[in-house]
Amino acid sequence: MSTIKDVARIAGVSIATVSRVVNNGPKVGSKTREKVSLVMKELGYTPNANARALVTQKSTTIGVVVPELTDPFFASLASGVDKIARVNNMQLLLSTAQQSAESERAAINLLIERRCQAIVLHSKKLPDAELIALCEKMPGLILIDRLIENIKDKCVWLDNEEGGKIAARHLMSLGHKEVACISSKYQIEDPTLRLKGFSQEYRRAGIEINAEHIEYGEPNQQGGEVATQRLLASGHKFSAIFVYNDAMAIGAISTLEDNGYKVPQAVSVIGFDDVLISRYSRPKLTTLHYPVEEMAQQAALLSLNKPIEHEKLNNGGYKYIPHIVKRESTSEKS
Amino acid sequence: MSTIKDVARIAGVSIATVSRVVNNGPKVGSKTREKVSLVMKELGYTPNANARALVTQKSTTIGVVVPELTDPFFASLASGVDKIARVNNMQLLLSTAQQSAESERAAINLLIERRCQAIVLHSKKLPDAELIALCEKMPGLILIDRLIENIKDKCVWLDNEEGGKIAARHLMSLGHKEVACISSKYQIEDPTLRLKGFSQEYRRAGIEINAEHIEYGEPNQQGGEVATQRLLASGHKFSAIFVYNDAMAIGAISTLEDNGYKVPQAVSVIGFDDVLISRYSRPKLTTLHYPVEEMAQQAALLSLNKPIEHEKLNNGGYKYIPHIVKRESTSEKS
DNA sequence: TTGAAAGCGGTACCAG
DNA sequence: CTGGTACCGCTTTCAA
Repeated sequence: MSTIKDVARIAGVSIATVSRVVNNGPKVGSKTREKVSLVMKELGYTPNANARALVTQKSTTIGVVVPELTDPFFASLASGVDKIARVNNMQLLLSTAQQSAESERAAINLLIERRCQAIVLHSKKLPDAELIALCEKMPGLILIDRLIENIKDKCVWLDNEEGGKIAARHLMSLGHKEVACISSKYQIEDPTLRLKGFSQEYRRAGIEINAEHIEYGEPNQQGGEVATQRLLASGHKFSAIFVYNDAMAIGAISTLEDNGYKVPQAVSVIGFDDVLISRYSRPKLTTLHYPVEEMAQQAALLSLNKPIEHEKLNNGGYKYIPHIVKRESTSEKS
Repeated sequence: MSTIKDVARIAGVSIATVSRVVNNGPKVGSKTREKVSLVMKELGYTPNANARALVTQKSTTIGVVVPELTDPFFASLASGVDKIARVNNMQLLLSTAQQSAESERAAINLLIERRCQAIVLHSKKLPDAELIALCEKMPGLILIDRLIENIKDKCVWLDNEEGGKIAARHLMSLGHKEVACISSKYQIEDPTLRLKGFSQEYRRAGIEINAEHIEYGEPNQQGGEVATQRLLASGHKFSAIFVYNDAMAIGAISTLEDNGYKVPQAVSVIGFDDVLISRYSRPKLTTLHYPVEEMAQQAALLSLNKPIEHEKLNNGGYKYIPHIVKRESTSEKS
């Protein structure tokens, strides 16, 4: 791999001049420029980005930490960051973190070693305090999908509680008074908040959602199937189910239909996230759209210190509200 | 961000010593080591990977070029490479390329600038000759999902033709003699080969698949729907459809059922790729499993020059054969 | 318009 | 066991 020196030597100029040509420097004679360009072509010269980063003290990569690429949710997240990266002539440096604090720490560290200025971090395991300290140290660090009050303006997050409320309003508007819920057995923030918003809204209408109306399971299709079986077995009546996420919702539909309950005629089902599969399922899933890609873009922009103008902070943080996508799995209570 | 010099100064040692401590160098006094370690902690020192890469002339990143992260197929591909990267203490540097030769070229170039030794490249647009030249220049470049005879041993690819044959055999074994096909309107290699293998196998059984049995469309769900409508309108009889990919297959099923054809009772449908949605659809899709992630891992290993031992070259290239996943969308002809 | 030279943050060889 | 030092490839003054 030829270096700037090779080019300089062969072109009979100094490396300073070559550097100017490479960077479209201002003062270079047109003849010199041509000669140097020619030599660069002939040698197949490609500037060394590492050396550049070292001397300029700035990296042209933007780092992303996610748990898993195969999960379409995180793929969208990474993709959103990538789009912003491209536009700004940067590249994605990806660090996958297992679901542990230690692993998340390691992933971030790799990014710091590479001197990434901009980092979009999806962390569910690291404690608030550590994240706060990190943000202080790295001004280009942005948290996505998590809200920490002390560093609100570094956070891009979804209002899960409001999502639950929206789901509740939708079902109520369709006349559903007897509802059941399926949630994730992992009591992290998201499922709790979604459920909380949902219950609150029903309570406002005088309908109480008790523990017996809620079943928990693994947050995947199978978990949805199992939870639905238990719901069915419990003997409680319901004409609609609010499900934690789309995968579980699809599992729920599957079990309902296998047991002779038509969706949405007999039971309406509403999911959450609006991942790809919700459009492919039959019936197509009514769900709450989680604008991950948009949020990831905003996060990337923030990390580059170029937030979208019209996306003003509301209340100090970058809050996003899910919107409902009405498809085929919910309908008026018959 | 503190540097090795800061650490050296504060610890009262030379930078050489600090370097040794950082790299667990062999000859360092335990007291010195402790003192240096302490200072590193206090300063929050993180070695600069760019500087390291510069002097050692080796990068700890492995580059990947894919068109799109949101496509689950490419997400799996990237994920496979990532897994190998992790195991080898490396990171993923992602370069997304639009569907054009120019864009692919640019993506590769960014990776070369970063001096990635190992690169896994998914390229459909660059001409063979250019890729061959590139491989010569970069020993760590591996092509995935593409076969070029001259550089067979740099290629990790799927035998699409064989996949078509396997699909044909499956349908024949179920007694389907009147079949239709849905293919991609983009006549790149893959769809052509899949169709070729499929037709060949049927021809061996004395059944000819003519142009009138084939409809083309965009390689997505909607494309599948449209193609199926045309198939239905054409008036040709068929009890099974071989579809280019899963997304189209799901579209096909949707249209079939909307028109009163039960799947698989009235019409069997077989897809290709075995992406996530095929497990979530109803009925669950019978399809050909495309082991992308496994292939990506092999490609990554190859680029690191550590191919899996038992995965010997067969016939000079790393060929993979899809296997059939029998789920619910195909059944015996009634 | 061009060149010389001082680093950027490390590594590794050579002395001591 | 530790320190001095010559680079790695490039950018960026400062002079010429």
